[in-house]
Amino acid sequence: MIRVRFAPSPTGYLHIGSVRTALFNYLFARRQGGKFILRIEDTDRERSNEAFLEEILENLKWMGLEWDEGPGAGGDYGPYFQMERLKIYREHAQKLLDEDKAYYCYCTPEELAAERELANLEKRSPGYSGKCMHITEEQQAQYDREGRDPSIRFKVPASGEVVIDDLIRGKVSFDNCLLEDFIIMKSSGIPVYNFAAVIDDSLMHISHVIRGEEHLSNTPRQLLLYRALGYPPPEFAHLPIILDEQRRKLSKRRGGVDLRDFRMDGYLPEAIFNFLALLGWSPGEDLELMERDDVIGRFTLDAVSKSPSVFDDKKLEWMNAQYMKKKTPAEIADLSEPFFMYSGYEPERRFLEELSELYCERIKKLSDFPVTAACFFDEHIEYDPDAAIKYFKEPGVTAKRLRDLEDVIAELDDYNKETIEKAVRGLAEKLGVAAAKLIHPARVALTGKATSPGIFEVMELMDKPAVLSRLIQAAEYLEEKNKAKAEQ
RNA sequence: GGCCCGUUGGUCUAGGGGUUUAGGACGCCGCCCUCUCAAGGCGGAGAUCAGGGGUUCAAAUCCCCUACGGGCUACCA
Repeated sequence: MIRVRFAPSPTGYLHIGSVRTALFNYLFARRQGGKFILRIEDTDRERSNEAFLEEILENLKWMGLEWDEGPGAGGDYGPYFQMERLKIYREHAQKLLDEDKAYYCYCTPEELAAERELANLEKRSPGYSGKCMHITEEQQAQYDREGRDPSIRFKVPASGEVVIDDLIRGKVSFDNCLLEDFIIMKSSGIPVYNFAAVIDDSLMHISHVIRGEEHLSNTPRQLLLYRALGYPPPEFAHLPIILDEQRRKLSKRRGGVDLRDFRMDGYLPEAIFNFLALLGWSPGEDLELMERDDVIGRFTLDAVSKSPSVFDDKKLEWMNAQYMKKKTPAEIADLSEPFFMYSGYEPERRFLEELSELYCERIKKLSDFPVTAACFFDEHIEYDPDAAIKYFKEPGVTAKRLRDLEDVIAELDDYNKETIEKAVRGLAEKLGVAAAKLIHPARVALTGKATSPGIFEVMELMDKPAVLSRLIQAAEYLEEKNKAKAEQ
């Protein structure tokens, strides 16, 4: 039975790199007909908190990465919160202590830090000296009397090596002598990551540990622990990490790095799903746009690349636009409503749907929508400087044309895009100018911008009174400008 | 510092000894469409396959070295 897990710690928002790790675990489980397990590693008491937990669960669901076992899903191998498993870790630690595979360490963090610093200064490697390994009983009693809580360290075998046969990277070996006796239980009685993960993965019968490459160097420690505990180790697969455009580990870019940032930016989960699947994995057939089931059907670990990949926002945007185009106006309306609300607009449902129809092909992400369609909501139109330079450059003539346009439109009884177009083109002919001479200034007058959806559709949806008032507004603005120009 | 991992156009990648004048996608540029923009269609520029040594009749593909990038080296995960 294939069993994989995603094990986030609730110490922050769900990072996009974590989402990719979760995704690959999910894809592998679904492809292999296995189980996808969610385990919460909440042993960092200082940084963990409930709000982050909720946020992580909610975001995983939003991505459609439903877990088969874990918080809210039950399962036979719980509890799925590490803080509820302390007894288990303590028993395992005791076992190692009894078998002389671990020992108490009474060094304080301060002492250890000082030692490390000294080692650094003397350019020695900063490993633990092992001085508590042979502590005398009376010394121990003394420390106990002082009320010093010991941590527990694992006794790393002095010689030998650990070989990992990574599913993505192949054989990787580490020499034991490079490893220090690392702590497995903190003095607080809470296990450290390497220890807890090994025990949980064993007890939860995890068959494949698929995680970020940053854990590769931790794996020898864990393998030693499996050995000491007598548990068979799982298979390992270390995923390449995701870099930002500076080729650094994805960190505080301007758009953010947490899933919530992308979500608030208006990216669709299916686009992120597709994009992330292609980050470090390839179906091998020049396929780009892939439905969820298609990705699942083709996913294999050996097609995962070894080299880190740079997160390309532009490609994500493009992919998002592709998925947006597949949506119906009704769907876009549903999805974009919160974004309008956030911008302070309260469009009526019907109207929003019509607006979606007009804009769905030209917005890349939902947060663009209220911004580009602002002219439908704001009474006062701000003219984009570039647009004004381009189409308002002859204020006198342009004002006149807009007045003419206003007249023609005001006379329209049957008001729809066909009649509007006919009227506008008719006026152009009458004036002996290209229709564009009316259309462009009108666009700036109505939207404030040099670009918009088809102008006749815009006019139709904006409705007659608003169109007229905007034409007047622009005409007045231009007349004012013309006067100022004449006075110069 | 030590130990690990990686290196194909700006980016994601295909390709795993001869089929490659290195394929696709994003981005970029141009043309078409057109009331603008986007979308769409068509076309183009862009890679001495990190560098250097080998192995081989033949290397992007196998081996070694170097450089560069990244990760780990916590009583974080």
